[in-house]
Amino acid sequence: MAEKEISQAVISRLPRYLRYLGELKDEGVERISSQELSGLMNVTASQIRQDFNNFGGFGQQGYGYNVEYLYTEIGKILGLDKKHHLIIVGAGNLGQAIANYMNFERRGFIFTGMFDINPELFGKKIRGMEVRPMEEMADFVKQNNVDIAVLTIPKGEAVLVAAKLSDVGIKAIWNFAHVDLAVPKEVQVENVHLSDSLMRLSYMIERYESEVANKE
Amino acid sequence: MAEKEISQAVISRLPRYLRYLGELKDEGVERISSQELSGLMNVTASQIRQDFNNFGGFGQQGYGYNVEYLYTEIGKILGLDKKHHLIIVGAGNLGQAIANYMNFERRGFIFTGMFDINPELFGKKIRGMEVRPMEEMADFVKQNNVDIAVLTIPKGEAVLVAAKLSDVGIKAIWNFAHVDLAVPKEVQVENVHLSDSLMRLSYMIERYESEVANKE
DNA sequence: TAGATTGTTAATCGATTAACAATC
DNA sequence: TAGATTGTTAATCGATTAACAATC
Repeated sequence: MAEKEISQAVISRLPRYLRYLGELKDEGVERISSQELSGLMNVTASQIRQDFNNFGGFGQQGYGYNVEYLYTEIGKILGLDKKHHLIIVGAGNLGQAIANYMNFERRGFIFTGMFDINPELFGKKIRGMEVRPMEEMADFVKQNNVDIAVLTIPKGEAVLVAAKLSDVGIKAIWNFAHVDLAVPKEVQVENVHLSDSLMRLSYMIERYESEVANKE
Repeated sequence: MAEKEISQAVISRLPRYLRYLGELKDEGVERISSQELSGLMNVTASQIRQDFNNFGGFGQQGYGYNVEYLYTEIGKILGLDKKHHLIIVGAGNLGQAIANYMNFERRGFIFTGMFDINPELFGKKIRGMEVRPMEEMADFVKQNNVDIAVLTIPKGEAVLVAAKLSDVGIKAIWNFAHVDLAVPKEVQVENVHLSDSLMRLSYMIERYESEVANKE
């Protein structure tokens, strides 16, 4: 089947739809129209219908969308019905926080291992998972069919580690290092550049204040 | 001066420009053309020139852009030349990691206080800053001219805390809670929804694998 | 002056919104 | 059947890319 390419903009909205639908589901809501969801989420009903129709019809004329069904289908689109083995590379503050904070199992991600270069951390248990030496990472990925590596290490190391992970067949890298990774196209990369995000916030403050100043 | 509205797309690219320019600056590069930067960053030269020209001419025909000057100007646009007082609300794993991991001072953000509801954490020092009881937050914000609050608390509390922060005049919220905050328009919000990001990664894996499967 | 490269206008492309026929 | 609401086409809007005149 010749799939039409789904735009990045649409994909970025899917997790938010999922969140709202999950809440509606928990509240026991059975069906919802694009109009109602529009009011709730502050996006146009038209966009909602266009977005969902990228993946085929999930709704029914005159009725709307079944919340439970829509929730399940969007989950499938996002691959949340699949199990993914995941390791965290870098057991510092951020790595530990991610391990403890993310509800990996809830979304089908199986926390499988944790690695660091610092010998003081070896054997330490983070969320029940002992920290292993970095040298063991490559073999571990191969032997345990690890799909995803979370990179919570400094940017210098990140480039090298990403290359090594690519070599041993990692499928995807969730990159918290402040650097653009160059990996083969078969390795998917999602960046979380926290400082970029904070700068955007700083910009918003700046802009708002200059707007107010100009109005006077 | 009637400022033209700058698009969100442009703003989102500024921190990345800043990062590359910072690196060039550190390497001692004095000038760069849109063409060279294009090769480095993997965006079109045309887009680079359009982006910069939103803010007036930073370059010079026949020469290109002065790296140091451009770096400084983009920093100013992002408001990084201003000092911002910042508190972290929620001293759990994520809050502590953010406190330790982010180089706040480097970008003009002054880490001023940390709050939690858990009495066991009161007085504990995180990056030299003692954790204070949540009840003190509102007065603290007022007395210390706090500009930014980082929300690293569960989503139920986040909504209430955001409302309280808005009441006492916070300028901006860096929101790590998995919920959309409803705050007055004078309060800027930047969301970091980590689980959304991980879902996008999951989607990319899914899509790549189905592409490969379809090719066979 | 000649060459290089910006600033800026025009063309293209893509995403969002509006409208409405199809249909439950 | 009548009313509601989707699925989908068309219109609009905005962002990106191409082209080139201006100018250092």
